[in-house]
Formats: sequence, C-alpha cells, structure tokens
Amino acid sequence: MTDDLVLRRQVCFALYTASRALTDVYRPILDEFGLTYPQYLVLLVLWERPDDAPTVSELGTELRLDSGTLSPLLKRLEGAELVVRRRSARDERRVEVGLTERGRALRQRVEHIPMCVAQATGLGLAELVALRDTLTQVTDTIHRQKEQ
Amino acid sequence: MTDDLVLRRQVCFALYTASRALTDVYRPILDEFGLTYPQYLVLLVLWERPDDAPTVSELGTELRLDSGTLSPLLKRLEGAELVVRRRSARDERRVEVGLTERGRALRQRVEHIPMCVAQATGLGLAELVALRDTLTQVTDTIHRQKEQ
DNA sequence: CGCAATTAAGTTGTGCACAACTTATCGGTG
DNA sequence: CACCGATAAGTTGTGCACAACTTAATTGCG
Repeated sequence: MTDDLVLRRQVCFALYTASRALTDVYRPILDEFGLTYPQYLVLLVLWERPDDAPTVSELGTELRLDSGTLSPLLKRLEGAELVVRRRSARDERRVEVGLTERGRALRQRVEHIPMCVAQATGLGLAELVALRDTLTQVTDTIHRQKEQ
Repeated sequence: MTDDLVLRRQVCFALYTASRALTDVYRPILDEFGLTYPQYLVLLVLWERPDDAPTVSELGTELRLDSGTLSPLLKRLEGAELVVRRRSARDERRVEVGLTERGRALRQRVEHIPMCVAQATGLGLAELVALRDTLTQVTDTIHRQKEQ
C-alpha cells in the first residue's frame, strides 16, 4: 500500500492551504479599504501602468482570470468608484479599465501592505524570493503544458 | 518610489496563481470521478483512517475549513453516495462522517493521481519535498500568529 | 463586397470559502 | 436541578473561480 494519498505528504494541499492562509493575512488589512484580495490584484495591475487603461482581457492575461470572474469584480470596483470602464472607440468589443482619481490615490495608502504580509510568513527575504521563483516556475510549466 | 507593489514581485500572487494552476491540473482528472478538489481532500482524510468516522469539525481541523464550507460539501458527497453522515450517539451535536462501500472503493481508482500531478509541476522529488515543507512552515507560522 | 470564423465582454449556474448568524445540545457551577 | 456559557452543525449572504453559453463587433477569406 502506497502512502501517496496521505494528505500531509501532498504538495498540492500545502499550496492550497498556504494560499488560503496568506489570503487570511490580507483580509483584515484590505478590509479597511473595502477591498478583497482579487480586487486588490486588479488594482496592482492598474497601478503598474497608470496611463494604460488595459482591457478586460489584458487584465485577465495578467491575472489568469476570465471575464466570468472579472466582469462582476470590475463592476464592484466601479461601484466603489475606484475604476471606470469604457468601450474602446476603435474596437467596440473591448472595454478599457482605468483608474479614477480615488483609485489612483489609494495606491500610497496600501503601499506598506506587501511588507507586512511578507513578514507574517516568517521567511527571510532570500527565502521569499526563492519560494516565489519556484512557484512561478511551477505555474509556467503547467500553463505551457496546457497550451500544447 | 518603491516597487513593492509590482505584481510579479509578490510571493502571494505566485502562491495564489500556482494554487489555481495545480487545481487546474486536478480538475479534468477528478472530473472523471465526479469530484471537485475540496471533495477529494475530504476523501483523503477519510481514507487515512477508514475506521474512524471523524466529525465535521475534525475534518475541518484537518483541512482548515469550517462547517459553512463543509456542510454543503458533505451533503453533495452524501448525494454521490460516497459518504454517510450520522449523529453521534453519545453527543447529539456531533455528526460523524463515514465512507460508504462506494467511497471506500474509490480509493484505489485515484491512487495514481498524486504522481500525475507531481509530474505536471516539472519539479524533481527533492524540490517538491522542499517546496511542501516551506509552504507548510509558512502556513504554520501564520496560524500560530493568529492564535495569539 | 459578403459572410463565416474569431474575438471580447457579459451572463448563468455550480461549487467553494468565509463571515455572521441560528438552532440544538452539552457541561459545569451555584 | 436549573441555568449559563461553550460547543457543534447548519443556514444565509457575499464574493470569487470557472465552465458553458449569449451577444455583439471585427477580421479575414473567398
């Protein structure tokens, strides 16, 4: 009898649990700004290129989320007056997502968060970087396989 | 201007994405058995101790899920005739979750899955073990902080 | 040019996660 | 023994994720 099915042995379970644990760290912090973690991720992308107004599918490519997830999420961000959505002039299928002044201003108020969360992991900077790179590599490997 | 808010630099995003990518690997495989990943996790716990019939909250402790998640999930597993739920005789508040014959039999049919998924990560065995241990350590660190 | 295939965003339905709450049971203390 | 706080499971409501589908606009090929 193999022991491969033992929960604590599985990388996937460790990943699933660690991901939820880190979201738990974010939750009370982001809650003060009325944000969820996925909403915060969308804002991260927008803050990276404030003059860009990416489309919904460009956001989806960055975050690996589809319109089924992003459409209602963006509607909520728009309701919070953090982003605006407008149909592209040159391609009426596209919807461009831009920051409002309010959304732009939020950036500096949340700038300290990544440091707090990184600290909560208990890992050193080098370990964090190594972990991040390993995880990114795994994700890329899986997605590369999927496309073939 | 700090770059801490850049998406690709963040461990959390790497974790969030890797977790979803791995679930993506599981999905089509588990789909053949009519299972979701969290349902599979519950079965893993039950297979580990087939004579135990843990309570809902014992399952919750293992998986770090609350009754709000587990109750409907277990109802679906019961609908699929993979588990049975029964009130504990000596404590009517508790509900014990046991495997049906069908649930017990499923074990050997999914025994190969962890190997397949591990392979999809592209990591070697040693790397996988190291990754799992790092993630478990992070999760434990976070939960320990939470309890104090 | 005309139309079929493609692309973009949104909608619908299912199943987690999780907070907040409800209901029922239990255990301990006066 | 009665009651009160604690505990267990379930319910309700919100917000992701994701599959499958719809609608609308565009592209490209004959």
